[in-house]
Amino acid sequence: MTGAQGRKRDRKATEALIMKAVGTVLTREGFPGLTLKAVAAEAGVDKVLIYRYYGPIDALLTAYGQSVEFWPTVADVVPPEPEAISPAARLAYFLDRTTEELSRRPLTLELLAMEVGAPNPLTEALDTVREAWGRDVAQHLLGGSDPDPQLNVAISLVLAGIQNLLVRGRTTGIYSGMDIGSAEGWREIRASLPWLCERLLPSRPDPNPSTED
Amino acid sequence: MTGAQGRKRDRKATEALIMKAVGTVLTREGFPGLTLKAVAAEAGVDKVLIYRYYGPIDALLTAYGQSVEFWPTVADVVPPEPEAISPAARLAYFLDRTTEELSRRPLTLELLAMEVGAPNPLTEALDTVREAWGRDVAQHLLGGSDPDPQLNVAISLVLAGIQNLLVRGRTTGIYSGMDIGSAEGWREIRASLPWLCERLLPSRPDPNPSTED
DNA sequence: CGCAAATGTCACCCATAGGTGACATGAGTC
DNA sequence: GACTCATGTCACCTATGGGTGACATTTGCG
Repeated sequence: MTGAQGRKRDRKATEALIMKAVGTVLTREGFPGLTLKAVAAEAGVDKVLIYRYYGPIDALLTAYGQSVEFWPTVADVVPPEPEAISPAARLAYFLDRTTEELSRRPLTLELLAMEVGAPNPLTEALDTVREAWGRDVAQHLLGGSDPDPQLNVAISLVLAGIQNLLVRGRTTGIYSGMDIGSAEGWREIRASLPWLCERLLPSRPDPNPSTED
Repeated sequence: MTGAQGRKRDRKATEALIMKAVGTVLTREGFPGLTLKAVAAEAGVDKVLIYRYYGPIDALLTAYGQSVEFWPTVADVVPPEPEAISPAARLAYFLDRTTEELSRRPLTLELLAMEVGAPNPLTEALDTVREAWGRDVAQHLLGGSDPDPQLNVAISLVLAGIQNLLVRGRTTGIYSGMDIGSAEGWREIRASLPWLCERLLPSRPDPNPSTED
């Protein structure tokens, strides 16, 4: 189980084992359990090698942060043909997809939790990626239209709320009476998104039918 | 600075020092810095006493959790005469007040951060309090009216978003292009709440005036 | 007063975490 | 085949954290 018994001496392969082990340990044990020892054991590698190849543990985290795709891509969460549907539907699609994509990334949720409780090089990487993603998504969603600052705040709050509840859902079952700990509960939450988006971006058919083709 | 030099032997006084020190350390160092040693030093008390009076550190946290008012009261965040204003204004008042009350409680924000990253007896207490508060507030805000589940989800998401951004604001400056790290930024966010609430609870005078009295 | 229990102090133990030096063993090179 | 350097292994160090035993001192009470 331990050591390089079966495999040749191969730094690249060893490094790959280490990177993979970081993710595995992080997912299984959470950040508190992410120790050199645990990573070494998981990778079947001596911890000296980890230190030798990556330096202090912060550097290891940085390296890992650059090696993995934590966050959904813009394409993952933006409707294929944004112009074909109403702004509200666009927004709902985006929120719904983001929710789903994040919920299937336990590692990312762990990172989001660390981000507020114990910032570290890993979470910094995530932070940067998320901000860039946010700007990018806004581009795709709003097109070039003048963004209403109040609307922007509202959307950001909802998005931050979804992330908060996803993160909480890892360890808690209930928030404000909502079931945030089960797939069932999240289906219900997601089902409410279109209603919410319609409120934020009402598609009144009469005054300015610019969004209709 | 250390020891019971100046003061009499008085368990009650010592316990008060310890409790206060927990809060001080937690506020200053965050949860990672909340160690027996740090608390003992801050309180000017030998750590043995802490152990003797409270038992293992988890018990200390539990005791502290029961000794402090983390969360705003319902009266803090509910308008004085709810019936006198529109549902949207009621909701806006609530969100605005909650935001302000939380933002002036660094300790509570620290707890909220720990809640997702490193759950412990302290955060459990907070969790319980918050849930009860949520139910209570809903009572006062909606009166006994039938709660629209979709509206409920929307409000919860916004509330969770506010909490998320407040917590992030401790250590981060920007989220989705919004300034969440300064009082100025939060003023802007709070200024957007009425608009948001009006969208969620439109007070249209014509179609279905069921929410009017 | 004289004594016992409560309170405070000190010195330690054990476990774990990050980090390092020295050594063994393999792989490639001339 | 001998030499060298990278790779892997082991034992160890230091610091810190929670936790404990034994001792000193003070308080309060019969």
